[in-house]
Amino acid sequence: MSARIRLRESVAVPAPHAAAPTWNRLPDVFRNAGLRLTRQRRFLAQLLFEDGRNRHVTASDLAQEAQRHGKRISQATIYNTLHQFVDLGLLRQVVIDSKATYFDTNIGDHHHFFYEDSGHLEDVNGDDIHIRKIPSPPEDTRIRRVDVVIHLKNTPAAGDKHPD
Amino acid sequence: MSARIRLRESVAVPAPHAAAPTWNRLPDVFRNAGLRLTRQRRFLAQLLFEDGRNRHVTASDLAQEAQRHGKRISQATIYNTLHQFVDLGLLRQVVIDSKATYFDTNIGDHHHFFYEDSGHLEDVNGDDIHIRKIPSPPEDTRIRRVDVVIHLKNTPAAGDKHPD
DNA sequence: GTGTCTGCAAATGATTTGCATTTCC
DNA sequence: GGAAATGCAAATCATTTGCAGACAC
Repeated sequence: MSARIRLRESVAVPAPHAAAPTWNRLPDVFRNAGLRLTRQRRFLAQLLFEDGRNRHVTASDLAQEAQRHGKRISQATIYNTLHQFVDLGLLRQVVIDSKATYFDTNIGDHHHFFYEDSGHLEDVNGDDIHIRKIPSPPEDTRIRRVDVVIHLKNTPAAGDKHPD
Repeated sequence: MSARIRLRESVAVPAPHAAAPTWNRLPDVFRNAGLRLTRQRRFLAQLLFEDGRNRHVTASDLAQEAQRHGKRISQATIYNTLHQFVDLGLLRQVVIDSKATYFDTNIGDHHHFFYEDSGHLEDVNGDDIHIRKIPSPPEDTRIRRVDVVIHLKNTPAAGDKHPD
């Protein structure tokens, strides 16, 4: 299974995960999971986590980025690796639009702004949204997580052509 | 390339507070949008809205349902029609999993429980969730809507039923 | 060495598109 | 009649899969 972020009644999950950057825990996480630290996995992890930046990447974004760095990694491996990272709790998968699945390096408590006009995704700090009064789930189930997506639309400002 | 989007001419998006059931307003909504009330559109609308029930259907669900009623409607028409209904504000599109896009006949204020184990989707009354302190969106944008999806996982109970 | 990975290329599956034909107003 | 809608089949596109060869341990 995996370590899970658990939302309480009011979203105030401390989770100062900054204490242990993903990049540093990587070898351990892999070892513990019994996964080999292959060249490809290490390289993709480097692209994703080394700088500690919060990123939203699609599989093809990542493939292109790898190529830009001179490495060619197959689609299959890209997908395998991304999903492994998700399973290991190193990435969070975000699906908003049936056209694109994003992988988010921010695994802390947060939500998203989704710009409908551009398809762009942006983090919203979890502390900036408070959810209260979450209905109790049916018995035999437990809350895995709560996703909040705030859909934004450009305001048709004075003399503005249709956005994209 | 030419126009990326075909026939999406939604003129007047109906008021958020639909006083009358969708099924009753249908002729007006279509007329106002300048859309023809074709056999297929009327039939699909009937399947979706006539009984006033809240439903979550996929495109293929709807196609199968149509067939069960003895009508064969092409995929293209199913998709065109569903998207028109969304554009007209008669349906709400819900994307949770990259595998399935649901069309929700409930256009009121509400959110969703998503049963990860079964892929089932269930409405949660909007009143049952309170979101406070929504961060203000960037200028030039406005909040279109806020989607909240509560992901549920079956609890591996001590050998019993597994909800589906 | 050997069981895991990777890469390739073909398979999948949902959705879209081009275009000829039919239908609605 | 003529624009708009439908149906079909082929085209996309992201993602997955099967499998032979390559690599980590």
